[in-house]
Amino acid sequence: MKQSQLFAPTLRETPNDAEVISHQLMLRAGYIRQISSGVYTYLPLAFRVIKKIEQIVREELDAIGGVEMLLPTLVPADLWKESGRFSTYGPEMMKMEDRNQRDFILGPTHEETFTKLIRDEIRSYKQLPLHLYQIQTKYRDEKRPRFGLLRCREFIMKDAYTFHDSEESLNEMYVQIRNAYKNIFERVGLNFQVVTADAGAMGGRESQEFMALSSIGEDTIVYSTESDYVANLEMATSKFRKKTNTAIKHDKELSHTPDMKTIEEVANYLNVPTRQLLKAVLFVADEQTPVMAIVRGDHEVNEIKVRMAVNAQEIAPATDEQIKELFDDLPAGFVGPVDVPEAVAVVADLYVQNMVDAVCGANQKDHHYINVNPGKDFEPEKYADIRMVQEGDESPDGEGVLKFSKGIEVGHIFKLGTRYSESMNATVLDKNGRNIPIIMGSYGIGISRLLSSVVEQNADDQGIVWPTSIAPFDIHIIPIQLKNEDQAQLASELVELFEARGYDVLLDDRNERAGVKFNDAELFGIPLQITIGKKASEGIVEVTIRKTGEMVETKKEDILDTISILTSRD
RNA sequence: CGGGAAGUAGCUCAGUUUGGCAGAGCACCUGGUUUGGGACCAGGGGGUCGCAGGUUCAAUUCCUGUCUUCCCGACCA
Repeated sequence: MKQSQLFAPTLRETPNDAEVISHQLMLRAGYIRQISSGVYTYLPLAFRVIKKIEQIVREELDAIGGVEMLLPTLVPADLWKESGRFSTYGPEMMKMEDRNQRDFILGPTHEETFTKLIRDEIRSYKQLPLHLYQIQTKYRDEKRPRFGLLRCREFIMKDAYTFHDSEESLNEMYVQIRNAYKNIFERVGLNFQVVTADAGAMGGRESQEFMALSSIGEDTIVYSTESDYVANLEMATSKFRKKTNTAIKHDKELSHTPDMKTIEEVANYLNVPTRQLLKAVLFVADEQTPVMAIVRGDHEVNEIKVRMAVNAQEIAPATDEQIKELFDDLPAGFVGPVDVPEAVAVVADLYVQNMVDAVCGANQKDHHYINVNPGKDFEPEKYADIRMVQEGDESPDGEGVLKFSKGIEVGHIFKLGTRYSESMNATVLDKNGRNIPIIMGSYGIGISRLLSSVVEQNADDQGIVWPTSIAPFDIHIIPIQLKNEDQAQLASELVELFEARGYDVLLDDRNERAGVKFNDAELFGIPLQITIGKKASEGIVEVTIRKTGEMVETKKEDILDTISILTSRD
């Protein structure tokens, strides 16, 4: 392809709207342009990379029996009302009306649409299992789009759905897909981790996320220094060691703590460490049951774990009004587990068991209790792991300690179970002729997010540095002086030679100065540059490796060998 | 949704304090000279100063409202 025909407007300066490297470079190198907040045009270079990523995805999924198809982006809202997600998914949905005032949404994901299709078309367990996937533009009206392609309102996603008549079948497929995902992310050259994740939000059971390691990631990955334990922060646990408390427990006393609402204020006022306090946080589970979560003062409550501990579908922090209602106008800050109202379920973290003579809110304005002891002064309905792990905690397998790093979620796989098939009545007849709900899985890869994650991990001061597997072109041919006949001749010879061998070749046929061409080439990030200069008359060119900057001179007769040696080394 | 910042040429940004002809560099067009790391000379084109209203003889500049974009947080996955 001739560069004069490629639409790749490069920018000398960094546009002021771009903060992170991948965003800056994709703008500067002429890969993308913004059209609105969180909405981008993919220019030819980006589109070529996307097609290469998609090709890898297709190869890996087809290899395990996945079948590609395409669903509409436009989805009638009624389907989402059936599953119940129309109300729970909330303002993230792009909503619209047609001319007859019928409600539609632009699909943020397609569990409903697939479930309806399968419900209507599949009758017998004999037609299962099925693994269907699509690569499609999705819409989520993010509150805050950010970081270029990393968090967009319109983005490209590969979503797959599987349908089964048994858990075994689902489990088998889940493992196959997980392996396919690993292959995909390895092939595109991503540095990633597979972590245990929360499946609850999608209404399922087991779930794992594929995280691109990156300092700009919005998710926290927890890993062990010694073992291979890795988890999403939401799901991470640590080793809890219960102490046998021999310390003398004192009787609880009421203490006056005027206006002391926060953990720090109370700890300072009473001159005790924060770890001596009981932190009480109120939630409402499934919009009805109040839940008091108790953790040690220096710990944080993990909302997801609370939700799992009380077996709720969803959970939300209690509002100030709800707290006042339950606790008789008590200002937040003085609630505690002693003598809680009947309606409130109390769940305490495991570490609370180890506490002696703790301090907690007295459920009276301006008062805390001191010398409170679990088991003596209060008894939670349940002890469970409901706290956020902290760096330095012992790994749950007892090997090493936990550390944190940041990651970008580029893939997510869920065992959905019957969450959608039950609410939408998708059943098949089993061997005994009885209706059973179809068991489902769903699996996603953020294609456009993957593109920017790879750039985030593969760039230097000069520009992008593509892994060879998804580079927009394999070889960038740069004649310094196209007017020079030797150079022009040699350039077109090489283009033909490489294209005949199946390489994607970009020829910089522009009448630009060498510096401009080199700078653009470095921005583009094509793995190999072939510079044709003065020695063209002798049939000698330079091959430069974008990644290392290494340059070798080679005769045109040897160029194929040189290139295959250089590429195989990668 | 809370906090912060910014909207002036395609891009980066001055000018606004103290109201008085709309600016620079890069980019673009024409001609010429150049040609191995973002050339040079000469000439030229390009603006609803985000939008609306107000104050004023006069508003890019002051006031009010509003829209958009970015950042931090919350939220979401």
